Amino acid sequence: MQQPQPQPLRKKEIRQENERLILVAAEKVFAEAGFGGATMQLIADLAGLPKANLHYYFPTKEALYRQVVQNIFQIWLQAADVFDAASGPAEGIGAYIDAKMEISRRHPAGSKVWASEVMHRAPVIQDYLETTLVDWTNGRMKLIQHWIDTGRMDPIDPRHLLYMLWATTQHYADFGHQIETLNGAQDLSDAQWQAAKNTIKRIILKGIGVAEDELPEF
Amino acid sequence: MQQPQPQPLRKKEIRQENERLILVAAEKVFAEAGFGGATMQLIADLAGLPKANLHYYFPTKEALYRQVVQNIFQIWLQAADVFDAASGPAEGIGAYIDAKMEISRRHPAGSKVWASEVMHRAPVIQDYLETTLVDWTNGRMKLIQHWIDTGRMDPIDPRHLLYMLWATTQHYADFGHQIETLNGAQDLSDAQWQAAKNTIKRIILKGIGVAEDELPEF
DNA sequence: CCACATCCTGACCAATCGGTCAAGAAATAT
DNA sequence: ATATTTCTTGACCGATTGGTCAGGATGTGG
Repeated sequence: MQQPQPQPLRKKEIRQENERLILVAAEKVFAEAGFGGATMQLIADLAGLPKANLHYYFPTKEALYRQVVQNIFQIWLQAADVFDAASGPAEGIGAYIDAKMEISRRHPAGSKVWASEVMHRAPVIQDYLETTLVDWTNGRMKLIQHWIDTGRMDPIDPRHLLYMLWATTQHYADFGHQIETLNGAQDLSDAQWQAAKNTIKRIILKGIGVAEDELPEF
Repeated sequence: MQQPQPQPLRKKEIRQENERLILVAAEKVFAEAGFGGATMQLIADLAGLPKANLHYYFPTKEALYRQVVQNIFQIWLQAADVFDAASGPAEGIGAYIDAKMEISRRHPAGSKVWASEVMHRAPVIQDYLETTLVDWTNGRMKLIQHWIDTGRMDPIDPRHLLYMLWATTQHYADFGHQIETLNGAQDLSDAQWQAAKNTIKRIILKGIGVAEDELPEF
C-alpha cells in the first residue's frame, strides 16, 4: 500500500528516484542508438529532466554508460545461481536456459547494451571480462567437466557449450527485432516464448547426452 | 557471368578500386564504432583517401552504410546454398554450420555490422527483412519440416532451430572479443575453430535426433 | 593537338555534441 | 528565523561532425 506523494519528496528520495529515471532512460537510448549514437539530450528527454540535470548526477556520458553496463553485468551473473544449485546437467542447464531466456524477455535493452559493448571490444568493462567473467567461466567449466567425469553427460567441450548457451538465449533479446519481423511484426506470445525455451532445452539437453529419464517433459 | 574485358578502362578501374577501399574501411569502422560512433574522417584515414573523396563516391554517410549492410546481407544469404543442396538434415545442417562458422571467422566485421543494424531495429534494411529474409526463412522451414515428416529427424520447431543456428554461429563473430578474452587474449587457433564447429554440430545434430549412422565422425 | 568528362582535395560552413557555469529554488540543519 | 547544503536549469562554449564547393589535376575521345 504505497501512498502516492507527489509533493513532499525527501532529498535522498529525490536523488534515488532521479538516478533511477536517468539509468532506465539511458539503458533504452544506449540500446537503441549505441553509445556513439546516443545523446545526452535524448536521454534527458526520455527521463523527463533537463540535460544539465543529468550532468549533476553523472559527470560524463561515459560515467553514465559505465553504470548502465555494470548494472547489466550484475543481472547477467546473477542468472548463474540456478546453475550451481543444481544436482545435475538436466536441472542445471535447463534452469540456466530458463533464467537467461527470462532475462532476454524482461531486459532486452540491457542485453543489447551488453552485446554492443562487447562488439566494440569492451572499452568500458574489459577489466570485468578479464577477472570476474574469467573466474565465473572457469567455475562453470569445472562443474560441467565434473558432470562429464561422473557420466551424467557426453564428453562435450564445456567452453563451447557455455558459448552455445549464451548465444542461443541472448539471441532472443539482441535479435528480437528480426524475430518479431519474422513473426509477422508481432511480439512473441507467451506460448511462443515457451516453445522457444522448450526447443532450446530439448535440443541441447538431448544433444549433450543427458539420460532420458532425467529429461523433463516437453 | 561477367563479360571479360580485354582492355578495361582506366577510369573505371579507379572507381572500382576506390569504392572497394572505402567499403572495406567502412565495414571495419562501422563494426568497431557503430554507425553513430563512426566518422567519415576515420573511414577516410583507414582507406587512405581524403574525406572529401568519400563524398565523391558516396553522397552521404547513410548511403555508404547502406551499401555496407547490403553487401553483408548478400554474403549472409549465400551461405544457404549448401542447405538446399543437401540430401538430409545431417548433411544440410552440418554444412550450413560449417559455412556460417567460416563467415564468422573470415567476415567478423560484417557480422557485427549486421548485428548492430538489427539491434537498432533495422533502420536501413527493414524492407529486406520483410521480403527476402521472410521468404528465405519460410523456404528453409518447409525443408526442415519435410525432413521431420519423412522421419529423418525429431519433430523440432523449425523456426527456433533456425534461430539457434544463427545465434550459435554468429556468436563467434559478434562476441569474438569476449571469446578471445576468455581464451587468454589469444585468437582461436585452427584447432579451436575446428573444436567449436564440431561441438556445435555434434550437439545440434544429436539434439534434433538425426540417426546415428548419418552423423559424421567427431 | 583540343574539348570534355571524371577525379581529386584543401578550405570552409552550419549544425550538433558533451560539458560548464552561475544564479536561484528548495529542502535540511542549526 | 537563518545558515547551509542539495538540487535545478537556461544559457552558453569549444570541439567535432557531416557535408559543400570551387578549382585544379588527370585521364579519355575525337
